[in-house]
Amino acid sequence: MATIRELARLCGVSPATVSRVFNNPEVVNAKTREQVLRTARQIGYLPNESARTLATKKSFMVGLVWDTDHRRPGWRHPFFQEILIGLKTALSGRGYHLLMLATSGDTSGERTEDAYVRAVRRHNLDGVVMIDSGTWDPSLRRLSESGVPCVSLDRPVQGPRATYVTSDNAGGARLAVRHLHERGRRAIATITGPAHTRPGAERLQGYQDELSRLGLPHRPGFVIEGDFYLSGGHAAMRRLLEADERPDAVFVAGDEMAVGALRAIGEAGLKVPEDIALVGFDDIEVAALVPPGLTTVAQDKAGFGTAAAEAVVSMINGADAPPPRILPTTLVVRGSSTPPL
Amino acid sequence: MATIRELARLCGVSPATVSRVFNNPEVVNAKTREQVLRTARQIGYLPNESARTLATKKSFMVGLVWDTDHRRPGWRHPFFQEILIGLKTALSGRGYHLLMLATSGDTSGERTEDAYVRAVRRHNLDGVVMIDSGTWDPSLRRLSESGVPCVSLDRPVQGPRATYVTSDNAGGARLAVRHLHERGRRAIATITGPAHTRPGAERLQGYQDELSRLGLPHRPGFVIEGDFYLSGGHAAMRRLLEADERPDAVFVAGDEMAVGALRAIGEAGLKVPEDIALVGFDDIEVAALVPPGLTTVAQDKAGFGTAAAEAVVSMINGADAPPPRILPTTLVVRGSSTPPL
DNA sequence: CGGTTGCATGAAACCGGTTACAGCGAGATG
DNA sequence: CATCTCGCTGTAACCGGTTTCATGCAACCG
Repeated sequence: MATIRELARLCGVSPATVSRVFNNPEVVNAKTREQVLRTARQIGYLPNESARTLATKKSFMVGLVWDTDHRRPGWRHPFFQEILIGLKTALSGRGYHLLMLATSGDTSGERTEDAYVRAVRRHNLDGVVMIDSGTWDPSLRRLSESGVPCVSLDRPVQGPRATYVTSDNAGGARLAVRHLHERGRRAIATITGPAHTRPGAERLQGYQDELSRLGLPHRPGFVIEGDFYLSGGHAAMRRLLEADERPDAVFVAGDEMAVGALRAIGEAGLKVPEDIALVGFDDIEVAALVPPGLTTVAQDKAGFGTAAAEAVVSMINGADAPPPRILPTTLVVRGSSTPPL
Repeated sequence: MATIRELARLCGVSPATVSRVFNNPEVVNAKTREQVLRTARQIGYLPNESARTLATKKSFMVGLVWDTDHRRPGWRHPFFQEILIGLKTALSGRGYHLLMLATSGDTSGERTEDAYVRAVRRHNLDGVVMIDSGTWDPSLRRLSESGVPCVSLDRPVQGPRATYVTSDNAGGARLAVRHLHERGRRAIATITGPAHTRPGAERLQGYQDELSRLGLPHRPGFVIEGDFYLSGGHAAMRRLLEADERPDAVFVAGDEMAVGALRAIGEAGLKVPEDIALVGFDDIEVAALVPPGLTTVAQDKAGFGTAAAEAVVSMINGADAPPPRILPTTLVVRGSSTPPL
């Protein structure tokens, strides 16, 4: 395996010069530079990143914190794949690699508490991106407060060099309610996400705001808390159907719950959209596939990854933590909310 | 940032001894060992992995080769998320991290050919796992032949330390056909994957084998090649429906195609399973969600990740390349194949 | 009691880069 | 002509670990 000294010897120059050819090409004489590059290609020289990291304390690696513990709810984040692709593409375009960090559950023995912080320090990671796992253990807080550039998805973070990326949840919810109103619906209920989650709370807020703006009444029985999962949506819908007053439309704060709701409506012998119109949130793959097609508020999944990459790289380059990035949401109209009525 | 020399000084021992405490605890005197460990905890000493990698040439990192180039079809492998979770969990349980490698498309300039091989050498990666991207460019071949432990998913590889993991595609296809036969179907067609892909070819083979075993006729018009995607399944199903002889059951070699087929059947005014029974392959999330529920041959997605991790780690530890691992498939019966008939 | 054995440790080289600093020759300047 | 400047390059220390080899020391043995 060719080393820098070997290459230097072959070219009759010092290792320092070779190093400069790769890191500071402009300071070295054009002729020597060309010769070094040519010889490097010939002998297949590749700089050793470990040595480079050791010397510079820059690893050009960003850690991904993503809790895949099966006992916790977060591991199957619905967009994970798309976010990941966006993230990886944007990062590698900027010269950074993505290292998937072991989760707290994995490290055996001793206090697993600061597993992330330790991984970051051990590997000289330049920054960290964390995907909201639904649970927010203290070690994540310590991570964001430890000073490494840190971007969180869907969850506000504090820390000297920390920021977050999220969707315009409230705005999306307002879009959904307005759309249902335009379609002639007036008794609009909602199935929310868990109140303690940020997206859950914000989407509920947007729903309520838009109801007020439209002059529609707020009925307490029309707000049911779900859990973002299929079964929760199913159960919540059943509760809505059992109540005295039946809504003619429901804004469901997550597509997976919406599919559950769809099923509950079918089981009750009712039809979508004739009896009840439905609008979901997220635009996961299934939304387009399940009959009659789920109208939904789409999140910009690839945008999450890109925005996170941008933010973390800018902080790595010394910039201050940028303000939180709120990605716009868009309404995708499908069968579950189309006329009649 | 505490270094090994600092810790050594504090304990009144040499750096060598400290190093031994962490790597070879048994050779060092119990009393000094305890003292070193205690002091290490106090000052928060963490060994620097870059330095360690530089010295030992072991990085405890495994590269993941996964082409996310959007111009290529492979980037949205349906199980990616589940495979990844299995892989990451199994790897970190064995002390390895997972590094997502930049794809050929990302590296700018010069010959991007050997981007992977170079990344492996630069970062001293101990091994590599590659997810079949549908395209098999020569650089992957060079990678597997370069001698690093290498595990491929769904695609046979050659190389001194290379092996692969795949599902029992033929067996799964036989299960599907047998099931349809048991349900009373006799005119069983198939929509295949692309013939040049391994799973595509194997599933077709299984279909044909089982047809023969059951004494059912092979009708050429009953075999339509699809592309593993929704639109391909839709188009293929339409061709089947337009033909003179209509099948009463179809084995569709991929769930996504099956959903497309389902839709085509609906558009033709026919019903599943009354007019045509359907069995898919994969068991993706949608299969359970789309009415009437898609009977399908399930692959062991988490098993892929675990098996890949096991194989790559065993080779890293010096073992010979293990034989290819064929994961069993199981039939999941849902509405699309239930009686009547 | 001299010699062997074995355990625990230290000294120093090494892994493969980066970089502060110094030096050198050529051309410009007073 | 002496001096200054500037562009280019080399020397050597350093990053933070690991590992070979040598050694001090105590116990053990004949």
